[in-house]
Amino acid sequence: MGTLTVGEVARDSGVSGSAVRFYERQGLITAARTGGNQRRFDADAACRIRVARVAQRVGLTVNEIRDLLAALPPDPQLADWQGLHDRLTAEAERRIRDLHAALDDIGSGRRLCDL
Amino acid sequence: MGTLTVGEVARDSGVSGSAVRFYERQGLITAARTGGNQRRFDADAACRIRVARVAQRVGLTVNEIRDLLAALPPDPQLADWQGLHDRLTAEAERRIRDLHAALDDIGSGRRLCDL
DNA sequence: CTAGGACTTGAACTAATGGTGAAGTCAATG
DNA sequence: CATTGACTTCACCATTAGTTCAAGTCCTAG
Repeated sequence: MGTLTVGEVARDSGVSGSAVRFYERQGLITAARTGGNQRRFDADAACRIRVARVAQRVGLTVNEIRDLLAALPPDPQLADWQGLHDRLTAEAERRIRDLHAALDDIGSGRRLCDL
Repeated sequence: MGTLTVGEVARDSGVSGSAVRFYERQGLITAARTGGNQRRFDADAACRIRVARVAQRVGLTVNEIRDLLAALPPDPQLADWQGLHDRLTAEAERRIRDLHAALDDIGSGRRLCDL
């Protein structure tokens, strides 16, 4: 139904109010509006934001996180969160593989430079 | 002594001429000047740029790469390049550890969110 | 010696990233 | 009904890594 204000979601998720509004603009979270045009969020908003913060640590941009969270239906079930978890894990592992590939290039037979 | 022009270094390193000038401005490479004020680079310039590109893949910013390359003396020996290699490797591994830590947080007992 | 391609500078511009701040409006309480 | 804190929008900020432009200079091959 949407009962939480920007400030409450900010507190619950640990980000600033301006960040909450930013995330809504970017489509990471959605809000209903009061008669006076104020945002009202569902309980899962803070939750989505916490996921978004983890995703940022993994290296995803806000745009990529929007796409990731788009897979999450309204009123998500455990399996939905699990799916997100799996995607994030896969992404982190992909990035780890990329770094290993860079390491391989660095350490491969040919030197960084042949002086 | 410095015999290579911007264009030659660009060709040898695989970046654009404007990027070569940018890297010099940022202190990743240094250049001598002709009487007519044109840049002349040593043979290791392209080499440093190739190192810089690998460092970018590892996730270093140009500023960080400047600091990294600052450790490289003029006319570097094999051991100097080896030192760079080690530092880059350490940095990549640090980033891999950070990703693993994020993975641990994702997968740890507490769910992404407790719905 | 001259033509023209490669070079010079500095500033403006691009494009993405992740927000913040100012000025003004709303809403709940005493 | 007035205060005060939370809310609104939109413009703006700072960083990152360059690119582009104009107007002019250099240098090398013929």
